[in-house]
Amino acid sequence: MHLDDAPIPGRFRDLFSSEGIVELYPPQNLLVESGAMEGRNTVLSTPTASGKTFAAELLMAGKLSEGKKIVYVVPLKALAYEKYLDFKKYEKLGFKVRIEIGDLDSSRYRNSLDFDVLVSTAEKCDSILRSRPEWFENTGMLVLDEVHLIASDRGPVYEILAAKFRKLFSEMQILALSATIGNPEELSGWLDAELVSSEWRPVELTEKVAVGADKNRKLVELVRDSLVDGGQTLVFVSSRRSAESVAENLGLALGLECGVELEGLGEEILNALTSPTEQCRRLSVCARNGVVFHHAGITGRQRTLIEDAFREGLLKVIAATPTLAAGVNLPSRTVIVRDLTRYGSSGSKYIPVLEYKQQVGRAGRPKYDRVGLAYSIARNESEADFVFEKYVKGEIESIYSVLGVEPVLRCHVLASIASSFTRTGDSLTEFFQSTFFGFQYGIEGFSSLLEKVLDKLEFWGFIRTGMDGLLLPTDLGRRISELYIDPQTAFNYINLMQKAEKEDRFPSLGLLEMLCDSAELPLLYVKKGDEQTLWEEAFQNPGQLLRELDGFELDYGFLERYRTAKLLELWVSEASEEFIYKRFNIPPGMLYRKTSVAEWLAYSASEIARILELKKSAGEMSKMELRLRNGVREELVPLIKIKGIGRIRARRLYNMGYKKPSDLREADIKELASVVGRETARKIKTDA
DNA sequence: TCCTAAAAAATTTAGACAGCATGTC
DNA sequence: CTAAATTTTTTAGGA
Repeated sequence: MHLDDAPIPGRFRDLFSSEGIVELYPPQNLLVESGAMEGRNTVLSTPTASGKTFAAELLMAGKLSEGKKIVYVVPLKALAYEKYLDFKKYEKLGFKVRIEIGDLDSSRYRNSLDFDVLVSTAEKCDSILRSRPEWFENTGMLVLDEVHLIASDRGPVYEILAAKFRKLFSEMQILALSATIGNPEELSGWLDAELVSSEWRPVELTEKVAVGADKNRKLVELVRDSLVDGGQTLVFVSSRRSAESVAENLGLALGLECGVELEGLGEEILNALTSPTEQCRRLSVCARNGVVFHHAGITGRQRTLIEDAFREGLLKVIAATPTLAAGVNLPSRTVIVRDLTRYGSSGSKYIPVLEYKQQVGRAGRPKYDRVGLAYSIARNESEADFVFEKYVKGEIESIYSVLGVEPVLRCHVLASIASSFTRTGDSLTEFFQSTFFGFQYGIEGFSSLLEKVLDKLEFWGFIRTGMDGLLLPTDLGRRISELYIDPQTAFNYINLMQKAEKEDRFPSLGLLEMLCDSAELPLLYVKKGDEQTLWEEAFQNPGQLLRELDGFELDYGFLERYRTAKLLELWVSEASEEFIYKRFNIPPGMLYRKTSVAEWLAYSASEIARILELKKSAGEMSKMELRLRNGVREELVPLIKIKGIGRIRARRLYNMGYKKPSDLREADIKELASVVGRETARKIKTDA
């Protein structure tokens, strides 16, 4: 169908056509001709990069012109940002486009959220729904992007979101966008939706299985061939270490020319941190060779630099972990999937076909390539046959809900009661019946788990049973739900903070170890040889911890928490990224992730303490929050609060004798300027 | 006794959401 | 169908 014939309002047609769109893709045609246009719920199931977003936009146009709002939910912050920038074009037509994600929000007015199009992560959207459901009034359509993720650990929130929206706003149309999956009709059955599916791709894809006894030698061969005529290649591997070694080996083997631009890129990558780590140096060397690695351990800045340089054609090859397959849009003429297995909870296993298809789906750049090439590598002919059968011809997995387990349930049960969404056991049951889990499994055998969760929440003092048997939240329970932390985590924190308050002891390491006692913060691995040393260390310094080391505390979990706490302590003792990388083998990107989770948990702990009137704990935890955010010792906390002063400047000023804001106020501006520059010195003086 | 090579044991293993209030070097 | 890849430590055996 030509854009001019699309059943959408003219001004949208003009907008789309100004973006260069002429003809609709087949899946978009199918959607436009389906019941979706009449407002039916719809599941659109098509391969990666087949124009799902624009398909959604064709529906969004209709809703927007009726004066209805759109909520567009995505699984990743990076994706939210990508869509947000894309949707900004609607501002030309006078619509308000907003983004709501955890660490950035465009709606500074907390008493309202004024939008026509809202892009949000699922968790943030759920969070808003918990506290301010009325902000979603007059929403005409909910778009759930990448809905196949319902089968992942992040999946339950998607189900909950869909179920809540349907219950609260029955007139809201749901459009679920999914990759190709085995059981799309189950998804559409759950949502009372029409199913629109297509196998069409904008660029033809050729999938091959290469055979080579030595996988890495074969890889070099394949990559070398793939680069002729300005080709670019993505190589997917299963571990960060592999990504790094593949990038380094390919860099040497290919011997690409290093021009001025690559020099510059290498320089920028090297200087992404105040002082570079070993990893930064290696990545920088790789960049000069035109072949880099990409995984969660590199910094956000380095990630952006790499992605942009690849888009510009500057970098020829990226060796990446699955980050890149699920993340931002970064197509390449060739994709090589080197590893089809990955370590999981039960050893190394074959990755799902769904995941392989996502990686391979990155092959072929629309407008540039006539055909995308994808290779996987097998060691011998028989393995090649197997790989071809399983992955290339492969039947894609069906997806199943993972909502029905206690840790997931207790969070959502509390949320449901805390926001007065359900007030009785029956309505709670009814609600969970309406989730994808309820659709797939029914709720027999589920009610006993629900009972158990309710008992626990009541025992912990987060909910209570009122007159008439109504389920009511306590103030504490309501706040825990708003903070978006696991009730179990809150309970753990409460116990230890009460103990700390009673003993009037708040050692830093103990506070950090407490923060680690949560499912939210992934713990470090403790190697066998270190167990003994760690135990002894912990026992010899009982005063550094809040918890007693006796009885049931003697578990493996403690050592993991202890080691993770020590990592965090190093950070809040102003250790450099390089030092931490060497000592713990934690790269900067991972360190940042851990400290920001810890920061959020510290804030949550301080809020909980405040409600329970554990005044000192509240103060200590909020001090810890600041220290975690900035990576500073306690003595720098007063300075760090001042605008324009970070980790480095605070330390410098402190060492010069400026220990509190008043010192700065009285300071000689010339002397300040020698540390932080003239302009900043002036600002600091006024703000202090 | 020392050195080297082979064998055994140990180590490691993807990713990334949530609060709040404003600004890093 | 499925724990693999790599590094570190220990041991055996020869010089």
